Order: sequence, then C-alpha cells, then structure tokens
Amino acid sequence: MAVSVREVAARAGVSVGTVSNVLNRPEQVKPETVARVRAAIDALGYVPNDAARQLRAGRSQSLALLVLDVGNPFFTDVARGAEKRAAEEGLTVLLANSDESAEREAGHLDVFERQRVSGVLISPVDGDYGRLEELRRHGIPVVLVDRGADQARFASVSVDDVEGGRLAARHLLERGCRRLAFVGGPLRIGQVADRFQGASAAVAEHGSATIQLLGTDEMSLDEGRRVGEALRPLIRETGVDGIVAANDLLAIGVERALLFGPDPIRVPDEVALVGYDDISFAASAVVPISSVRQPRELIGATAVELLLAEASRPDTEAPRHVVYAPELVVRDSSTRSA
Amino acid sequence: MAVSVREVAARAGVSVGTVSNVLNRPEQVKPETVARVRAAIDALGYVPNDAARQLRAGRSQSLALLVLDVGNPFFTDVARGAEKRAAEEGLTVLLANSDESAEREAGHLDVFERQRVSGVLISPVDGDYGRLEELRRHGIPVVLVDRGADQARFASVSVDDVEGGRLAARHLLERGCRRLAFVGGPLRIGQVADRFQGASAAVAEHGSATIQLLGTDEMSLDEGRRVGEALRPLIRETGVDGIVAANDLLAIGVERALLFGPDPIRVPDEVALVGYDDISFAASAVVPISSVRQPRELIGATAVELLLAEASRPDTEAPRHVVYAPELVVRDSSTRSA
DNA sequence: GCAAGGGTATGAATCGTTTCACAACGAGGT
DNA sequence: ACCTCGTTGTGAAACGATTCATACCCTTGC
Repeated sequence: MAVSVREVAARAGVSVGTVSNVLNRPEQVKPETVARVRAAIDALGYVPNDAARQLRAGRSQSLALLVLDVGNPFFTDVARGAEKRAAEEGLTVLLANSDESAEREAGHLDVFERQRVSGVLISPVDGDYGRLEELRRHGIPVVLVDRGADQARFASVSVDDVEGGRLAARHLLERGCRRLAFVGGPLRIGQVADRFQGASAAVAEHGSATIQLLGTDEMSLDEGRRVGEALRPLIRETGVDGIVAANDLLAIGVERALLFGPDPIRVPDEVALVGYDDISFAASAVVPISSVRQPRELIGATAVELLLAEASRPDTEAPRHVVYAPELVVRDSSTRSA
Repeated sequence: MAVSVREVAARAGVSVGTVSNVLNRPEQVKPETVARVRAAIDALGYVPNDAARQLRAGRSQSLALLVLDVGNPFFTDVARGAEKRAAEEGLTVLLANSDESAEREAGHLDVFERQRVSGVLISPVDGDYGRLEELRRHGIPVVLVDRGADQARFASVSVDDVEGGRLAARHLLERGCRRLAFVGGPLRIGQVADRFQGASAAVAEHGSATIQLLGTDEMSLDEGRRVGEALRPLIRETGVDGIVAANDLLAIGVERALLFGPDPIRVPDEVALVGYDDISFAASAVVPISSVRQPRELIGATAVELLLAEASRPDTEAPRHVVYAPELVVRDSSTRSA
C-alpha cells in the first residue's frame, strides 16, 4: 500500500541514500541518475512520509497559529499574512481556534507540542502564560500576536492601540467636536483599555473638550444598538457631538440605532462617529464609517519573522517586540457636510 | 533536550514497553507501576512525539478540512461542527483555506498527503477531481462538503439548494407576491443555479406568477447595491413585488439600495425580500431579513461521520451521500405589516 | 509437588527518512 | 606507475514510539 524510498530505490536501481539525495540535494547527483529516480517516483506514485522526516529532523515543518476567533476577519487576515511569509520558508501554518476558551487553548497547545511544531504564534486567552513558558523551555519558540507590551518576556507583534485611540479622538476634535463619548468594553480587555486611554489623552490636550465612557459587555452589533439608544438623550440634551467606538461592530450598531430610531439623529451632522478595525462592513454601512485600520497581513508576516528570530536567539538577548502604527481612514461618518 | 520514553523508563525503573503501556493501556499495568511511571513523566516533563507514533501507526491522528474561504461564517461553523465530532474520535482537525484558488488547493492537498492525514474533508474548487481520486487510491478517504449530487463517486454532504430556492420563492408567493426577481450569480456556481432552479419551479406551480433573473458577477454587498438600483424601476414600473437573493450579502446590499436611495422603496410593504444563508448580519439589518438557513455545524459533524464510514467502506459498496433540508427563517423583510 | 493459567513486564523488531563516514572510480599531475 | 582529488553513490545508524512474542512470577487445582 505505502510506497517508500526503498521501493523507489529498487526500481531505479540505486540506494535509498541516493533517492534521498535526489529529493533534497539534487545538485549532488548526476543528472542522468536524477532522471531515473524521478521516473521511478512518478511511476510508483511515491509521496514522502512527513512523519519519518520529522522524526529524523526532530521538528516539524509546520508552525501553529492559535487565534481567539477564526470568525473575526482581523484574524483571518493575520493568518493570510502569516501563511505567505511562512510559505517562503517552506513552512506550513496550522490554523486553530481557541474561541476565547482557556481550555480549548490548552488542548491545542498540547497537540502542538506533541507535533513538535517549529513554533507557536498565539493571541492568548488572558491569564496562563505559564503554559507558554513551559513550551519555550521545551524548545518551542513562542510569539504573542496582538498582545504585546505587558508581556516583555515573550517576543510580540502588536499595534499601538493607545495611538489608535488618540488618532480617532484627535480627528473628531479637529472636526470641531468638543463633547466626546467612548463606546466599548469590558475594560479588562487590553485593547479596549488602551484605545480609551489614547482617546482620553487626546481630549486632555484640548482644554475645552471632555470625554465620557459608555461601557459594553461585549463588542457586538447588538450591544452597539443598545448603547446607541442610550446615546440619544446624551446627544440631544447633553450635547455629545462625537463618538469613538472600540470596534466597528459597535460603531455599526450605534449608527443604526441613531439613524433609524424614532426621532432620527443625523450622522455626521448632529454627531460624528469613528470606529475601529476597518472591517469591510464599515465601508458599506448606510453612512460609511471612518475607522482606524491595522496592518493585518503585516502583523501575520511579522509574527513569522519574529518566530524565526526567536528560534535562533541566544539567551543573552531579549525577545523582540514590534509595534505597528495604526492608520485613520476617513469616511462620511465623521465628515460634516454642512 | 528532548525527553523520550527511554529516559522516562530509566527513571521509573521499567522498560520502554511498559511506559508505552502506561500511556496506551494503563489497565494492563499494575497501579503501583502506573503511578511510578506517571511520576517520572511529570518530573521530566515528557511529551510524546507524534511523529514517531504516526510513523509506526502509518497514519496521523489528524484529518484535514479544506475550505474555499475561512472568512465565510458558513465554513467556520462547519469547521466547528467537524471539530466537535472529530474530538469524540480523538482526532484533530487541520483547517486550511484554498481561497478559491486551485493552486493553493493542490498545495494543501500535497502537504496533507505527506502528513498522511486520516482523511480529507473538502469543498473543492471546481474542476480537478483527479487529484482527489489519486488521494483516495493512495488510501486517504475523501468527503465532499457542500458539493454533492454531481459527484457520485465521492461521499458527500450537502444541502438541498433546489429545495432552498423553492422554500424562499414559495414563501413569497404565499405572501401574495406574483412578480418575483431572483438576484444572484454567476450561474456556473452550482449552488446559485440550484437555488434559481428551485425558485423557478415554485413559481411554475403558480399559474399567474413570474420570475426574472438578475445576474451578478459575485455575491457581495456592493453587487447587491448595484442590483438594488437596477431593481428600483422594475418595482415601480414593472410591478416586481418579491425578491429572492442567492445569499445574504446580496440581500443586505439590495435592501440598503432600496431603503436609502433617492425615492426610497419600503421593505416589505412595496417589495418583500428573502436572503440565503442566515448569516448574523441578516438578523440585524435595518429591516431584519428573512433567510434560508442551512444546518452548518451538522454539516461538519456529518462530514466527519462519512469520513469514518468511508475509511472502512468495502469497494463493493457505493459512497454515501447525505443531503440536508434547508429551513426558512421568517423575519420582517417578508412580513407585510399592512 | 507440579502443571496450568492469569496477570505483568520485557526488549527487540519495526515504521520511512536523513545523514554521514566511506568506497568506488576516473582524471590529472608528477 | 603512483598519488591526489573530486565526483558520485553506498549502506548502516539513528530518530522515538508501538507491538508482540516471550518470560517471569504467583495462584490455583489436582
């Protein structure tokens, strides 16, 4: 059933070592022999067995990418970037999903370690960095994705969320907004806290401006709608004139609630709105939503890069950290037509 | 660096065979010995090497799921279902993405064969079933996902798209619609053709009703908006009163174009609308959209099921095909308030 | 006292590939 | 003739887990 090098060798009239050489260092084998071996491979339909190769090599040709949510376009784009870069190194990416569950995360990490993957890229469920330490002790390099500064002991690639929040708020301030609202939560999510902090800092630079926090339990469309309803009186009575949402789903929900409730509020004329992530739905919302874009594919590619560096990093050297700058994409939701 | 059974055995004062037995058939080992071996495993931080196990077993503990688009919620839900069912069998699912590219698909299949995965679940890029035949000849079972009837030689799990189209159209007819439009394309996509065919059949059963096809180049929000504009005169002048969209993205785009163009058209009062797939955005559209739901997780679980059956299927028996019935989810977009 | 049999443990063979020290061979130099 | 080199190919060892025929010990029954 299974065709092995031995049979290929027999058919081509060479030794197994030569077959292996044809596969891995063809330049060291006489062209004529290469041809004969290749012919035998084709004739028999030989496919090398990775398990055997790995066993010998001690390490697999795959690296793992473990994300919080495969359903999130942010992560699928990161994955795309990682795959491209990994392919250049002859590596395959195993994509896995922890679904924000520590248990599933642990399960996947176990499998990866048994597989002796050549590295793990992970956007961790918060908490248990101990398991990651252990992986590294066992010789498997680890790179944190989209979670950075707080964990200096691991290499990481992330985006400056403080700066992103600042960009969003500053943009609104430049458009003349003075009473801002920040929608997002829970604050224990590092990204959310950073974005709020950045927005607050921008506001602080403007003597006359204020910002208030409207917390959410999750970052979904429905929560956005709920908060949108709560915003209505704030806009009409308290004079809120600008909204920063911690992600685009919230922003879209907020926009809908404002535009289509009883007594509609015009966006951007009565209140300006900026989201975060620049998902494709943001651009095609009823009023296209300004948003803060992150270099998603680049994040993935960089993660692979750091992994390679990590693999050959001497203990005397500290892990590397890469932080990218976010970028503001301006659309109608923050561009006052009047 | 790498801890192996040998070292565990030495530390526990037993043979390597016994360590293996502790891991795989603990009931055959004296409890006291089990404890001693377990202690040694913990002390040394031993993690079994899957490559070695696979090499011996001839087959990996993983199965592959190769989808057209990981960004599509349909497939991530299928993946979730497959993972659950696979976990029950002690199998891991490798999720990979062909991005509708035949080349990427071929690349992934090569890797999977080298890995000796225990099976491949695939929603194939159309065309090259030859490679799949070859995989099977090499002893790797194959199950087609979401592509069925046309390829009797492979086991498959799919949803009856003709019936889905029929459901959607019949629902509109029952609501009193008589001039229907079907939005979708290109028609070479099997699912689209089937849905249109089903809708047409439903219309044919009604003497007085008609249906016309409005083709699209792709199934996106933007195409939906474009077609929505084109629909405006048809509704106002030709009297189109019901729309079936081939997927929810199109439906959402159409709805937006109708509601927010100059001279807005009310949904469902002036025209009723049904989408397809029941993605989460459908329920939270401005006017929530009726849609045809497919049992996504069940599809994944069934695919794994068929794979197991396929692995032990005698040549004398034909591959199995499972076809699920779609389900109509009624929301406001097709429920005339007047 | 001995054979039979059940419960435990052993260790060598095996899976398929890669690697590496070495052999075979011919060409060129002296 | 002899030595040296370079090119090309060889084949056995190694990777780490599993398996299986075998051995050992202890009861049990006669």
